[in-house]
Amino acid sequence: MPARSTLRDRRRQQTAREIQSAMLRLAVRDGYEAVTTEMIATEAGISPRTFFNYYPNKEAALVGKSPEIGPDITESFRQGTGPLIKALFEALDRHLRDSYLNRDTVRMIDTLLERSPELVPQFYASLQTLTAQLAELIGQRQRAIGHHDAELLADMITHALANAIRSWAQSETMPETDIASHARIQVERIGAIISDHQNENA
Amino acid sequence: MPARSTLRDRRRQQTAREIQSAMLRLAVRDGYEAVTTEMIATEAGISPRTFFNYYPNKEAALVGKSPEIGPDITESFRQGTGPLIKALFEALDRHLRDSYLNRDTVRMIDTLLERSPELVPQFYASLQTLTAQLAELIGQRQRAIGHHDAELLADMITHALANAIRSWAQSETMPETDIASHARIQVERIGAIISDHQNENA
DNA sequence: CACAATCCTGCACTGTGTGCAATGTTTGCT
DNA sequence: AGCAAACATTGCACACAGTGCAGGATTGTG
Repeated sequence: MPARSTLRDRRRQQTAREIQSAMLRLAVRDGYEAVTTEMIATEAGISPRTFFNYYPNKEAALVGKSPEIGPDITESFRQGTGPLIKALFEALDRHLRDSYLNRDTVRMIDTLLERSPELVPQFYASLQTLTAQLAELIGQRQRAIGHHDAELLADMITHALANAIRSWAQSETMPETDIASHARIQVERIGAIISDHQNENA
Repeated sequence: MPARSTLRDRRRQQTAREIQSAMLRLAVRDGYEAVTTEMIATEAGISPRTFFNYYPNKEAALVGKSPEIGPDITESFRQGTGPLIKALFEALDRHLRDSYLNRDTVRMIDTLLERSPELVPQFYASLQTLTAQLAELIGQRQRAIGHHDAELLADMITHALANAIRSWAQSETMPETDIASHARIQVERIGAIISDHQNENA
């Protein structure tokens, strides 16, 4: 559902970003723990109650709203027939070009994750919807892959993608279009490490 | 530090298990959300305040205290020289034999995770110490593997291990000693899926 | 303009989690 | 056994997270 462009919807999105931005600014300045919902509300110019109309909890405001993979992309993925991994990362590449990322935002998130490592698992948890979507896609395309395997693979790919986005944000020169292939290369390195073992083991 | 067998330490462990057990019983009965710390305290026969002397939050009480990999195991892992994956799972196998698991406890956790999928990421987050330990081991043994890659691989292995433990708990017949190899097989399947792609891609 | 839908906000309330200080138990030591 | 230090349990007060409800303000529609 690509935001109907009514005034109301635009304002809603704007406020959502405003809140996230306020959250990030405060958390970078004072540390995540020290930020209260009241502070965020004040900084974003809304009432404390309204904060929870936009995000279910403090942590969700950090990550912001991450858009789902559009139906056009999922559709062409389902109908494709090449190698699975290749197709997956092509879909992710298209997805990333759609949902445009803000380097500064990612950088602030990155700073926070380095400063408060206990947030890292929480952060990955917030990517659960993407993981679930990927797992479903994998399962639909290759029935031979079991449910648990699809989830594990999807989870791994999501992590690799997050890593790639983080290094993109840190780099001045890396173009946005390289993110997916970065992630793919990492996944393939892991695959190689696992399979190396099998060779030596024979 | 393997629990000095003083009275104090034994009681502490006993109470910790008591609390976890109370938590699980209540959560299975009423649903995780509906359980309050006060209910847990009453059920476990302690004061509400004491609950937080044992677990930092409600969620931690679900999983209980999971022991770290002992220094004897990590030491012999570091000094080994065979294929990485094989050695990792051998270490995990030894670890599992040490820390003995309770089928009923795992089953209750499993029930909860099925009933409240939003707990799943939280649950994996609680395995973070194991993941971090594995990542460190991987990095120490094979310097060629980058930091991010080690973490990703460790994360994957932890998930696979959790999956294996869950299917062990569900099965009546599967012996505890098969858990590690189950996990290993899943990891190798994933590795094969990734590498399959590379072959076809050439 | 009028009416409906949606949004913002204040208020009251439940529950989580922490700091502190008092009181009780265990432990190691002599 | 007896004593002092270490540690455990608890109650109390408190700050903050998050929810339900009901009002008033804004915005979209005809």
